[in-house]
Amino acid sequence: MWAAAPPCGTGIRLAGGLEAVDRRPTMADIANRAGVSRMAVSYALNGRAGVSDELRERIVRIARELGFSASAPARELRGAVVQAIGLTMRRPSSTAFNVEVFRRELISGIQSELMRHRFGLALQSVADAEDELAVYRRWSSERRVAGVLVCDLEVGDPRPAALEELDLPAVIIGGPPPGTTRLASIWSDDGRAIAEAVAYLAALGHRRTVHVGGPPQLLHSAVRSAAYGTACAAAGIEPVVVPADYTGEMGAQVTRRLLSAAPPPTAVIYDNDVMAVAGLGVAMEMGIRVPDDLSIVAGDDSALCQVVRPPLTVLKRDIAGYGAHAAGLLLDVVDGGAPGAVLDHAAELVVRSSTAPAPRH
Amino acid sequence: MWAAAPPCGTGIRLAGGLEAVDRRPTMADIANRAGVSRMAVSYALNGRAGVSDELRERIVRIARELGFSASAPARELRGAVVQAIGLTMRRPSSTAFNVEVFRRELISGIQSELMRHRFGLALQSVADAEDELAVYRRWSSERRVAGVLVCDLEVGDPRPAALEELDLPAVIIGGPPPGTTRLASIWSDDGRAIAEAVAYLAALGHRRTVHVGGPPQLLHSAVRSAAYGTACAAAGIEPVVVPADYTGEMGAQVTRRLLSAAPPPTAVIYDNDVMAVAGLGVAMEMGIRVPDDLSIVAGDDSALCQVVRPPLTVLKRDIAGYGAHAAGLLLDVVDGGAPGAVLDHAAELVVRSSTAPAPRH
DNA sequence: ATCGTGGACTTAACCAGTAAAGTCAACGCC
DNA sequence: GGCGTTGACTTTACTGGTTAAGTCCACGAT
Repeated sequence: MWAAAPPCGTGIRLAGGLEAVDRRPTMADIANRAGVSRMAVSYALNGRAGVSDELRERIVRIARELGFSASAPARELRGAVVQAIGLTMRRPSSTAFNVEVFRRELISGIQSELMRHRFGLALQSVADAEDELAVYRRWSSERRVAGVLVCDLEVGDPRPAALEELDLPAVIIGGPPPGTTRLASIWSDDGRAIAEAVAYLAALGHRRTVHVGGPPQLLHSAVRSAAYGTACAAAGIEPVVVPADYTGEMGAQVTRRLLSAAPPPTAVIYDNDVMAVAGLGVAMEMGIRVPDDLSIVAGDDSALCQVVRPPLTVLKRDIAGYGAHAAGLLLDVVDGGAPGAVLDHAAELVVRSSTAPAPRH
Repeated sequence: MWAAAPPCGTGIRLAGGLEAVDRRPTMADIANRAGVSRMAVSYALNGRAGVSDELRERIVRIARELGFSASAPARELRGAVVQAIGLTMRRPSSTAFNVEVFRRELISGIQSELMRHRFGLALQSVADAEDELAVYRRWSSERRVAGVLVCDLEVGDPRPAALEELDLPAVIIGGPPPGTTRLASIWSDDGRAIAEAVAYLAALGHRRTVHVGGPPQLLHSAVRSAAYGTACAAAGIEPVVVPADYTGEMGAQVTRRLLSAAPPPTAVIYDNDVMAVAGLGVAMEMGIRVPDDLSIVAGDDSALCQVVRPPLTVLKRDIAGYGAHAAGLLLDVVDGGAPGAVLDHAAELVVRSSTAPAPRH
């Protein structure tokens, strides 16, 4: 019946005890060895009914001996969900969005959640929105990922609509877009954190504050700038918002301009860490003491903020946790859930040494 | 002959003109529409002989209309190389290796090269070496990636041998391991860059220099520390090597200790940017002027080094280019090439404002 | 004694491609 | 007029795993 079927792994046996086979072992190889059909192997390895305990045990043993694990392409071809999710990254060259710390932390958190579910992460860098949509289309039609995470939504962003049309599971990181969408999303109440920072500065006596934001077309940046305005109104102080682009160069340039004004601000809230550190450098260069003459708050925490002198007061949040939460949500969506818009923890103010009472002149 | 075969895409037509189909279009769908066999479609779309120009054109048009692209799982099942390569990342928690800038830049470069070849990048975070080997084994037996890039080789690293045994194409970033290996690798002559820095400091009159390195078990770190020793010998000055771990905390701690010694060093070469910035912070905190009392050289360049005051003198290299080069090499290996050990550009000294002639006492 | 019934398997079919071999007409050639 | 040779396709078979539909035997109940 199993006439002279050559067993898999006639290759050389290596010192390690593993086999160097010409091709990776398949279920058919295991079936040959065990003298049963391929289906018996499938049932046995997937823990399903239809094989005796004795046979199951034997098959599992052989599979282990052969170092077998099922071919992902074969499984996926048969319709199983691809055990990977996708994430695109805009090229840092264009507008160097939050890549510095936020993205890296986020990816780290995403990874940790995916690892728990044995999912992989497919990263793809893209040049622009059009390119990104093309990647989503390709991922969808080639069945390369089970779903995608989307970051840095902009005003009028075409991505949510495109993803709905592609019927590709997705989670939008940073909250639902203003229009109607069925896509799941996750967001944190950045407004509350900003309000906390403004209230703290106001309590320290600061009346001339500035918010150095990100590109205004970025939704999350716009939300924070707006929250800054609201918080200032509540504190009875005049809001000043200066858009920037999250780079150190622009952070330095903007700060130089601000500190040359008469009167200069007594406190600046930067929307990320890199701009804040650059701003600190400019203040030192201009002989302006931090925190005596100028208070600085950074919108993200990182090693960077603790390493500079003085260490920066920051709006800290668990970015990795945020990423893990987002990835978990996407896995729910892939499994057929429809979680809607989920709120993650808000950032909180961590006071270090770059903030102090406003100077008295 | 094609009796009443229902054409694919009987679904709803959306406004955009794209079709919302219950399942993604396949070659069989195209074949049905064109009234030909599946193979004719395969030949036509792959640009192979066996179909008339007229039919080919028609098939290509239908494929475009349907938004077809070939299923990756099916292609891969048939033996095509998986259009993705793998890269593992050790968890930042353990020993926070070069993750800060180096890794991010490297990934960016890898991406740009992969994008050109329509390859994806599978990222997987791992806890330790054992975990990492398990991931390689899984990637190999499940056929998830065509090859892998390996970073941060350590003394006695088990990875090269394991990868050879798995017969998984790989490129080792950071040079060939000391033992014999057939694996391809890429490296840059870090020794020359370090020598340049030491020669420069010696020319400025520094006699008491220190090299704050990475963990000594890391091969690339050990290579640079050794090169520092050699260069000092050549310049006739005493080498002092202090191992650290690339984190800001340790950079600060080590620097505090060094600057408290009598006599303190007049120049410190840090093996990465984060430690250098931390060291600068400590110097300021201790009232030691940079560069007047202390010269600082950072072993990597980043926005960070230009943003602090004074901007740091660095050993700059094109990390993204290095990553792109490595990825290109891996694609060669996947295609059957055997490139051996390839040398990339060496780093070069970029002098900014953190280095000056040694103080005269 | 016969009819379920369920356990332990096997066989056939399928997913979406591709390699290889087969078919069939038109054409050129001696 | 038969024969080899293309060109343009079609058929068949195969990749590796899974679903669905048998097959066969033993055991229990009617």
